[in-house]
Amino acid sequence: MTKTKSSAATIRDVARQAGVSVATVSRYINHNAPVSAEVAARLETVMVELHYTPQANARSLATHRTHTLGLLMVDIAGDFFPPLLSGIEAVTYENGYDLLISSIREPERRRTFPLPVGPHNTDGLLVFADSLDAEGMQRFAASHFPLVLIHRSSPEGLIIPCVTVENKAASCTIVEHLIETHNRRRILFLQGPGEQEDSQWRELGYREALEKHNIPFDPALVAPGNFDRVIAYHSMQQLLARGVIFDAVFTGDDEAAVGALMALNEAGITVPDAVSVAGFDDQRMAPFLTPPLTTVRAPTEEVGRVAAQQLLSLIRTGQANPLTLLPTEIVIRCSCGCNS
Amino acid sequence: MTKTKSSAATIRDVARQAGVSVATVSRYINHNAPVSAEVAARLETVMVELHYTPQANARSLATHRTHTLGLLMVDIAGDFFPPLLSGIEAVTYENGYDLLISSIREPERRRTFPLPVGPHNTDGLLVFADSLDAEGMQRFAASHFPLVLIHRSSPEGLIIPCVTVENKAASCTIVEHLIETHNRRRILFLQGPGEQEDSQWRELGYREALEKHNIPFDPALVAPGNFDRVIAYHSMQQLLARGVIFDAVFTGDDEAAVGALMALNEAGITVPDAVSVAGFDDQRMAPFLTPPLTTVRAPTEEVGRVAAQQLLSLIRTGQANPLTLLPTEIVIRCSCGCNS
DNA sequence: CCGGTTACTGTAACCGGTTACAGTATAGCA
DNA sequence: TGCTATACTGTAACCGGTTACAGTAACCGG
Repeated sequence: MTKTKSSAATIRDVARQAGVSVATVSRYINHNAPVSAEVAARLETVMVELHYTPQANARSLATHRTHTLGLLMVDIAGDFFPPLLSGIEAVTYENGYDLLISSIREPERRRTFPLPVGPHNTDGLLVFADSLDAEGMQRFAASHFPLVLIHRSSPEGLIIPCVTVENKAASCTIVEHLIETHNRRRILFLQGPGEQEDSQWRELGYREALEKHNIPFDPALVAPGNFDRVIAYHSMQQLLARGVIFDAVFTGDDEAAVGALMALNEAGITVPDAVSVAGFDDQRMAPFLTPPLTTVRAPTEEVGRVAAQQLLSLIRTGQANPLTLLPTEIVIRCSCGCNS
Repeated sequence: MTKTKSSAATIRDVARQAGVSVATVSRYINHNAPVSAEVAARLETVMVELHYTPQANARSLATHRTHTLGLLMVDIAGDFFPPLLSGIEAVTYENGYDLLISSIREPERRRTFPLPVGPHNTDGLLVFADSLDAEGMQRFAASHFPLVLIHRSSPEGLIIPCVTVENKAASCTIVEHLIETHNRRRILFLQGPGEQEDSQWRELGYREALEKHNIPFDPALVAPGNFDRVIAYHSMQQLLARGVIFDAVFTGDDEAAVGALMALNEAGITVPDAVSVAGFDDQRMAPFLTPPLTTVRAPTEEVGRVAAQQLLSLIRTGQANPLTLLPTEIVIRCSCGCNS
């Protein structure tokens, strides 16, 4: 311990202490050139003694790589993100990268560049849903900055790798379940936010199921759910007040299902006897609702893992799959009328 | 657009294009020295034209500040983290900092330094619960690296600012509620992980409530819950199989409450008629359990906000409150016997 | 009119790593 | 023996910012 300065040891301190040049130290650290066994041993000792850790900034500056992935999201809270984040984080660290997260929460989504996360501090970006507009993507794409989109597709004219889940087929299947198994014909749809792609695909699945069974699409049976508990609740109340007749509800997501169940319950309408209910996402609360919710399970953690892997591949090789569509499965509980 | 090189513009490009020196550009960017109005205008134009963004690494290297906060956690998944993370992230960005997150998930918690996050890439660290052992903290503290602990207290001999919630008083209050309002006397306690401080405080609160009402503490009424659904479920099954008599259950957290409710339900024991149940945390699913769970609400997002604020204060001024204890409140639903 | 302050600007060193290039020593081979 | 390939090491330039220091011009008070 010859060092008493309060600041941390640098590579030059290590070099001096071990009696070698900084180049040798660097080579030993990065294992990119042979270093004699005795020098290696000496360096190892000195490094632990000095608690030496290479400074990330200096390294990035020299190599032009930050070894950091960025994640751009809309809102961290909510049931949806933990598994997504967990998957992303896992892959990120398995590959020795850091993860910088940033959420866009301003009311009017600011696109004021520079974003908190970008080429200036990361090697690539994971972009969730509509946390970045087409112009922003265009801008990144123009400078060939690696981008992978999660739960959305490339904007017009750009080819950016996307990772998402199969929304339409699963929606169709679950609605068909309501029709075929439970004989429902007037099925409400509480749609998600209009700009959300998941939402759009789920509506298409809903329509396809109706079509397959020759049930005419009735606009009166569609109302806003917005992936939001209270909005769905109010939509439901209004529909009931207007006396709209229906025998089932398919909600854009589980949050909306919660709101729908509350409204139905308050109105004294029994689920699933009078009305079947089905959601989408299989959030953690789904099995605990009354009745337990029939819904669609999406492999969200896997989406995170795959997205991070694709981004790393894009960074390292310049190659990534244009589209990864992960399978979903419907989980039948009681709210549709089964198991009761 | 004179620039055609694919790499991003540097400060020298901006300087050349605007006909000034790099020092002037830097000063304009950082507003730390006067720059003439006309030069300022010219720089503004050039900067947007070149899409110039100062590179974070180079800046950090020169200033010795990363403008990045690190977060060390145990496990990202679970209901608990989203609000915590949300609070941390909000404050971090309000202050122009970046957030680097890292979770320690290895079976045997590796303490192999360097951690993925530390002085080499951040200005300070938020440490959640036991994601870092005493030795690790000692090490950071020795080099005066800013640290703020979340949901745990300083290890012996160190003074590190802590932010957590009032566990004991709330536990005592909710157990007293079971005793006073619902006349319960044989109250099970499903304890959390032994090393978790929250868990320990909650047990102390439980014991204090018993003591206040002259109910002797009975070790037979304590079983492992581990903040885990299935462990609590099995503990409960065993207690029932052994024929232990009880009229209420206080679980270390809501996860354990879910397991307890499942076991009770399967055994045909009605809640809250035969047995009252109370949890802790007020997780998102709590109101949807059957019956809706009486529990304690902790201001988790606020914990995140305050912790980040304290860390920033520590970084900027060297000062922070040794201990911030945020208030909790009990939320009475039905599982205790109220509102039914 | 002069000395001193203020407003603004430029030059160049520096932060802590990486790496191109140059060099030495030894081994292998004819 | 000489010649080349290989193993290992060092010097110094470079990455893209910041900032100490120096310098010029305008302004201000007496």
